[in-house]
Amino acid sequence: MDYLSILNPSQREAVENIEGPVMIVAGAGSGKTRVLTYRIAHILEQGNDAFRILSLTFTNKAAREMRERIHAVVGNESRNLFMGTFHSIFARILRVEHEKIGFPRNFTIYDTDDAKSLLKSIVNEMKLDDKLYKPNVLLSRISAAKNSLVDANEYFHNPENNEYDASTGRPKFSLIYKTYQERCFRAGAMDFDDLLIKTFELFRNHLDVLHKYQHQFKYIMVDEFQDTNYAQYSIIKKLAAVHQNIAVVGDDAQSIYAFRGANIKNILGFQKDFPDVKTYKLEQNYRSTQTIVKAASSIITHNKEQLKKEVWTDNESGEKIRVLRALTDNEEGRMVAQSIFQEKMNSRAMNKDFALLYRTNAQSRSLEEALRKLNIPYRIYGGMSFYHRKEIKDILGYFRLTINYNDEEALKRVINYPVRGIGKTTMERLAVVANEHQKSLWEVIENAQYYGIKSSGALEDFVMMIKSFNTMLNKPAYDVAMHIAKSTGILKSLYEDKTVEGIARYENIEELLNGIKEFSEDDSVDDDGVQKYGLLTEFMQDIALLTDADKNDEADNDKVTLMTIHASKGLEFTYVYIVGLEENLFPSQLSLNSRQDLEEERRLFYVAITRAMKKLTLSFASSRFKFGTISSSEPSRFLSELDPQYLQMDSIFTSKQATTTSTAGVGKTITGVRQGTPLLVKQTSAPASKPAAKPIDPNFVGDDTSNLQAEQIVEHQRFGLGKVTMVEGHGDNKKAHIEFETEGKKMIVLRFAKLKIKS
DNA sequence: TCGGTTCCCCTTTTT
DNA sequence: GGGGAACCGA
Repeated sequence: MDYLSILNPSQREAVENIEGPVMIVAGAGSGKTRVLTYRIAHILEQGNDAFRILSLTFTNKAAREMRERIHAVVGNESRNLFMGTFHSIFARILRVEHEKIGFPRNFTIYDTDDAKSLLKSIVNEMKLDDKLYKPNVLLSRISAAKNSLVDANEYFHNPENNEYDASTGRPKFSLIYKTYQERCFRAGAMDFDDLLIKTFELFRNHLDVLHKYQHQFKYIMVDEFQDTNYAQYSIIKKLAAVHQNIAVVGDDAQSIYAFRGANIKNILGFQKDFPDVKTYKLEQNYRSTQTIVKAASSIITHNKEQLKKEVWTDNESGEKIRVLRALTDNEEGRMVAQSIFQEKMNSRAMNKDFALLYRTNAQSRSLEEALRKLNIPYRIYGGMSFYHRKEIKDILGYFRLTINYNDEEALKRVINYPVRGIGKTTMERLAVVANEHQKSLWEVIENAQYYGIKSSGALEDFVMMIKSFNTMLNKPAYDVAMHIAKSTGILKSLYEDKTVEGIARYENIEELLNGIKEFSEDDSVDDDGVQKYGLLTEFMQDIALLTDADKNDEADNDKVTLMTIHASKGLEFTYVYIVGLEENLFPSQLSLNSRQDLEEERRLFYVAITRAMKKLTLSFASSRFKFGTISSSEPSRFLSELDPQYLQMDSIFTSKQATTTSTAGVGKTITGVRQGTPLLVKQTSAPASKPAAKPIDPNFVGDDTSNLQAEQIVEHQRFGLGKVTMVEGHGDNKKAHIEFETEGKKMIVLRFAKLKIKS
């Protein structure tokens, strides 16, 4: 097959050597995904079945992308691959083998909020000081223990751990850890880390199960190996022990998850555990200009801990890296937005060629505002995830409880929402009884009389209601979801809330229900290759491990990307802006205490730089809003660590000068864009000096939309002007697909939406 | 028990 | 500048 001919010699070797342990050290932009793709294709080519290949990635996005690329090469056989994130693949195995570990098949996956809320309950019930025992602190220590495969019992009986906790003023920590695990077990729930540690225990304690998977997975591949933690590594080591056909791909220079337990030592460990490992280095960068590649190298040499590697490129030298200086974060946003606008004019670039990368999610606000003012469409990844919004979590809480009665966090969330007179005191009483008898809250409520709780009609009604939902679970997901949304009164109460937030919440619920509808109707095969029947149970399992970044993309994808640098790993963009290059922000204040942490920040900067293909722009502001007040900031040390020969400093101009400079061969540079830039500013947008109040008109009246047709122009009070692309459905279910100028494509249910017809 | 108000803490980064 | 918890009055 001719794919071998398009690979360079080291890529080709990495693809062809499929037997035995292999380590591929892949520099940024060196064609790593391509190698993995063709390697899998090559294994299939040799007559191996797809279901014997296990390929692990870190994000769902990476898994999906890889599956698509393999599909393009080998066709439908790609569906049978075991390909997904560590968490999703292990969750799947745990559901299959649930009996072995005593969990229900439909166990709940607790997200971080659930875990913290549970910890909070435990601290309260133990009457401990919640200033000392903060959920965040507790959870990260539990997580650290789990990622090192130290379970609650082992932790509890280890005097060193207890001594340490006593010395930090938290002598009860090990008891909390133990209680937390017991409560999760009673609730039939696992947190993210449990998915790893339980899988490890499953394999350790049930050799028959281990053997089954060891033999099934003849070939194993691990992407982003530098980000694996000890638990993950230990599991794949077990799985690979029989066939030894394991290939790990990674780049120590891009290790940015040490805070989550990732350990560069795994790379060294791998060489020790698999002594006859063959190592291949991919050092030629195909992505970026020479300037970008060399600038990135100049940064990473400031790190002491690194493996030897020489990344180089044949590409053109390209433009210098531009550095923008702004007075405030808002001005930084304006400069960046203006620069994108300019670049689009000059280079005929598309919106989707641009990415704005930042250290923390909180930085997106000023950028968003600036982009909106220039009518540049954008898409934010991460941040406040759709599935973390209150109204969504509320209704998902009902779904969860319906599927798993013992899901304590779900129960606590919904038992008094909407209000049904089951208040705090009742719940506290129930919790005491539940703890006394080691039962879940649900079991206590269900058998209230037995536990000597004077029966209250409200509790009985609640139990009856949830049970009735449960009997529906074999019906299509959408039917169940809609029934729950209606009969709990959630839909109605949100519908009646006509505040701006209320409308938004209602629309979010609508969006969720639409998503479920799509899911119900699509009974095909899922991302990780599982046959689906469109049940609510399956839907919930699907979304438990999803993040905002994985949400279905709208049809219109020509948008500027805004995301954290962490989220950008593995991606590439023609034009990249790295904003907020200030001390205490990037590098983060919390990283300044140790060299290890600082080096991780530097690798993060390295990752950010190497996302850029053609042109890189850096920016910083001298003052920035933090916690609601202005604080001043210094330029990041990372700026001075870059070799200056690759930089073009526009920063000598202060914003007041509002100057346009032009250097030979370099596109126009705009600094100090003044507010109210006339270009394409919509008349509806507020003047820059005023905080952008949401332009909602309480007197907004909708027109009769019963005859709405495609191609008509309409106005929505929140989304603004848009063009109808399609109308579907009948009566109450009639929906319009509308392409909004600023908000992109939306599906609007006409019964609810107020639309003015403009043409 | 509930709804409204004040007050406090917050910020890394993700599955 | 915002979300969530604690507090308070009905």
